[in-house]
Amino acid sequence: MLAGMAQGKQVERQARETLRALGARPTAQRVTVLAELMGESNDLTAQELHQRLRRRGSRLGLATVYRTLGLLSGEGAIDALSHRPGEISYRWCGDHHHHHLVCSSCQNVVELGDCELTPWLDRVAADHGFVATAHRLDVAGLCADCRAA
Amino acid sequence: MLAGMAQGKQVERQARETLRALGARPTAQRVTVLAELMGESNDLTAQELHQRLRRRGSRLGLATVYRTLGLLSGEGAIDALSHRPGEISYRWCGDHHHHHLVCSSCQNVVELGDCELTPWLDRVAADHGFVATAHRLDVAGLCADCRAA
DNA sequence: TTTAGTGCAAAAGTTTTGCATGGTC
DNA sequence: GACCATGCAAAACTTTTGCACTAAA
Repeated sequence: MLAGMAQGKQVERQARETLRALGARPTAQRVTVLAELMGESNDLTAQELHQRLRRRGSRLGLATVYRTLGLLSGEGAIDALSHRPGEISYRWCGDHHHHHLVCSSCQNVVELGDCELTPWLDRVAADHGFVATAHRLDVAGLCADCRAA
Repeated sequence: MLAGMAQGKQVERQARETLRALGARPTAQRVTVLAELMGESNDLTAQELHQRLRRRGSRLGLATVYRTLGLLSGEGAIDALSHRPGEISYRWCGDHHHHHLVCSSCQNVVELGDCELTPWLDRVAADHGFVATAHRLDVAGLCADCRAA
């Protein structure tokens, strides 16, 4: 409990620093949104973030959540995922390149380590006259818990 | 021109057969939608398909396009892509497993051949207690034409 | 003729935008 | 004080649904 609160403060500090590094004002609302993403292992939509923070007593508006997420993903500070049809979800990610393993049943996300795709990709892209600049690999599966149930 | 028309007829026949194979009635609207996707190398949204077919004189309704695309993708006859944020686009694909290489500039799509990812994936998923059931790899890049410009 | 599919319009949902107000530098 | 960010409400979009009507089996 105490550890959780201390961790929350530290995450807020990290969020503030990240915002400042982007040249954006670290307002209370922005810090709240980014800190929430930093403390969440799954990806969240703007709607989910808004509801969650509102329930927790925050007075922030939905438009602000959208604007903040747009700002952060535009600067590359968070990833915009689109594995949910018709909506956009966001996830905080460190600086390293990685991929996600999503459970089809419980939607939990596991982050995979650095990938070994790049050499293969570069070769295949070149075969088609392309230069590969980015890639996204999403793997769906069933986690151990859901397979048991 | 003549070749194009003959090809169009053939695609319509193929669309009709595909629909029948799914146990769905091959109505004029469904055939039109599926044939359009079969003749298009890029992916299209429901809105784009609707506009395009309307301009061509078809009287089909937007809801029908959505229902047809839902049917086809639900049965696995077409792929639902989500590389455009906030909207769903669809693409006809053969039966084989493959991946897409999308040009960031002109949005053209190249289809990559069978992939060599599966062994790597199975191992990595198992490391996290998962069984990998499906994966999607989308590669963004720049095609030769756009790089020149 | 029985069933499935369509069109239209309304509804539901997500995201964006305009503008007056409030907080930061 | 100047400027940026916020909240609210309205607007713009995409997608879904209800229902009377039409076409296919």
